[in-house]
Amino acid sequence: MELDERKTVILQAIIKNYLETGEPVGSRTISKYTDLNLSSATIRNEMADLEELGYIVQPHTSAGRIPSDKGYRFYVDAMMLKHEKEVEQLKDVLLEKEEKLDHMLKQAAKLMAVNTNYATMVTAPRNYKNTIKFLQLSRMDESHILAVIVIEGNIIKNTVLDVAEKLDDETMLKLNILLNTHLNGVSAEEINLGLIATLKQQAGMYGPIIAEVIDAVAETIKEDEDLEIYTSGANNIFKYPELSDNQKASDLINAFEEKQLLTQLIDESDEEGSNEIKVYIGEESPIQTMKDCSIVTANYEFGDGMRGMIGIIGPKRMDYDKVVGTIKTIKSQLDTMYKKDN
Amino acid sequence: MELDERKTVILQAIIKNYLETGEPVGSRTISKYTDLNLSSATIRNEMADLEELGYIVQPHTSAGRIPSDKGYRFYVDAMMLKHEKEVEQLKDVLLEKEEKLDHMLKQAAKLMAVNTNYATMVTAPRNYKNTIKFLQLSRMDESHILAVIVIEGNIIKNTVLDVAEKLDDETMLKLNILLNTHLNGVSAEEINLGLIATLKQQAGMYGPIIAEVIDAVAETIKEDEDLEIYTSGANNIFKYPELSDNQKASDLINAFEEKQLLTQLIDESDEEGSNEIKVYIGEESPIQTMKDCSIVTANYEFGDGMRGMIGIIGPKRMDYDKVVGTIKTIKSQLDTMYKKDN
DNA sequence: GTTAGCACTCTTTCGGGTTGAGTGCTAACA
DNA sequence: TGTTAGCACTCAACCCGAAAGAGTGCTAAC
Repeated sequence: MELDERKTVILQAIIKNYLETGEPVGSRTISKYTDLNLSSATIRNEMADLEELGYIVQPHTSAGRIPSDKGYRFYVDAMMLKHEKEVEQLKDVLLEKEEKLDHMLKQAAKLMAVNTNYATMVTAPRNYKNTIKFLQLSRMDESHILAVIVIEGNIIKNTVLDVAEKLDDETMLKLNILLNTHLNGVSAEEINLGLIATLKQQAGMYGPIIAEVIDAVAETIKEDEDLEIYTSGANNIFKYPELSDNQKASDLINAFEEKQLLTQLIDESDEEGSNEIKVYIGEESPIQTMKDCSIVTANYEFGDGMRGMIGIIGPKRMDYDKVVGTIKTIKSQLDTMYKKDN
Repeated sequence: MELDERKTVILQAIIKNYLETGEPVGSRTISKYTDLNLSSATIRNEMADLEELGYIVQPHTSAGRIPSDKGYRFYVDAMMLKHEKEVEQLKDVLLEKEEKLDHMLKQAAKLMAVNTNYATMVTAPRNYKNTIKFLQLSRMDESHILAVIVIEGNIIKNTVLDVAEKLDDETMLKLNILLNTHLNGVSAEEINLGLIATLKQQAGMYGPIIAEVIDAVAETIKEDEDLEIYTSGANNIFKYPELSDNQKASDLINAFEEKQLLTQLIDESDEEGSNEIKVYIGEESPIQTMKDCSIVTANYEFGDGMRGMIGIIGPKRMDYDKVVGTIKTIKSQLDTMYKKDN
């Protein structure tokens, strides 16, 4: 049996209707809903076929049909194709130049949540190219040195180092020159034992300080664990009865609060390194606790060598059309942000 | 009518039982629960009195009694008195020296949540004394200057400034000396128009840069808006049926996610500036959406001039005893942290 | 002052009847 | 051969009333 033209129309009508109402949809509804001018009986026959093909399921004998994961997948694929052709119209909301990156990302998450009525997430951009742009040691007081490390993309990291005795100006200058000479423009991979040994040797008695600085650099570069994730609209899940029973809601809220789980999405999206919008439907989700949800994600590029992720999480009967549109808009906002901002 | 010894015992028995079960408690239960050896009929008489006194209420005619806000208040006050005398035993969990403050605070929030099964929050310490400890401008590249501002308590803030043309070393040095000479040890209140004018005048053509630096300083000091709040265990509210109906849960989760609302608690706790543990019961809560909750908060002192807040939010039938104990433990951990850490 | 007893109230629970939506199947129709 | 009307059937949802059970207030007796 094949998915012919008419079946397609009916399937889409079923899904669309279900997305709006959240109720199983019956043959009579479709009979009136579409322009096919078919009686409910005919629709029923077609629906039996669609069920056999696996696109829809019946929650119980005398209920209407609801889309299966396969059905959603079909719908999403068809829709993506459509979107492909559209030219995205950028909105100006985000362009009110936000002073700070994290404010901006929070706002992006919130904007998406308000727009779509789903839960959303935005990760801060992480650098996947890691070159050191600038290093600076400054004497803060008698026994503390402030080390400032700037990575390509203006990620700035401060570390306070303890020192036994006060260092004089000349030494500070010497150390700064030493560090910048050897480390400027150097990537994480290039900092090897040889380079470290050279630095330490040249620093003489200040070798331990150099070692501490390098530790800080390493930490700055691989700051995987304290990756910032901004979320918004987690409470939207209460708008969808199928998600708001106690256990499910608790699990979801927990995922959103702990954020640890959400990193699985990032790993997944990084893996392919693709620039595409991804849609996970139900069981496809990489996160166990979100088997009843659908997740739409995309990566954004933030300047040279920086990449972040945005995602929307909602019920399977998600308004995919709108969600993908929203994701695209925000993505291109963030993509262009860096250029304009710099 | 007075609250005599026996009434007190009965009231406490009622509250204690209600805290455990979450169900209205009847006279017969109390009759068996306590050592008073009174029949249920007698208890009923006393309960009628307690109701008249306002300590307990009946949800409906033929139900048992539940504590009123006044009843909880009585219970809490009695308990605080008890705790007052106890010597707090510090736990070592937090003392595994955490590298970073925010990790530590997150862990503190989580620890409390796991311990108590309620929702918890911890704010990062904010400086209420604001003196500048150190200022540093560095040339990052041709057209950007990095300004690092360190506030008492080692709050560090970076800002990147745009400059039209490259500044030479001598100018940089001059600006740094100028800034540090005038601003070191200076508090926010002392940076007035006169001082700013002096600085600008001495900076000559670099006045605009000085202005930007001062803006950044101002922003660092009054960083009210991006106050970090760490929360944990928001999903615990699902453990208490009286909080987990859709509307309430949604509101609560929202408060925890937006965090904006939580700042009201901080304002409140700052107001008195006290060092006490505060308990808000039901309607006493400064947050509208938490009228069905109880909130326990405390401030902690983090080194000189820094203060943060910890709080636990749960149902009114909260295990106050445990919560206050937990808060005290964490509070003293954080209080002593700075000293040991420095 | 305490208690036993009883009538009363009110919520909760459970079963059963009803309703209504929706199906599958069959037979008739174009 | 595809479409449709009709009908019997299924099943969740809803309402209703009865019964159970928890708990109270009151009164009379101890």
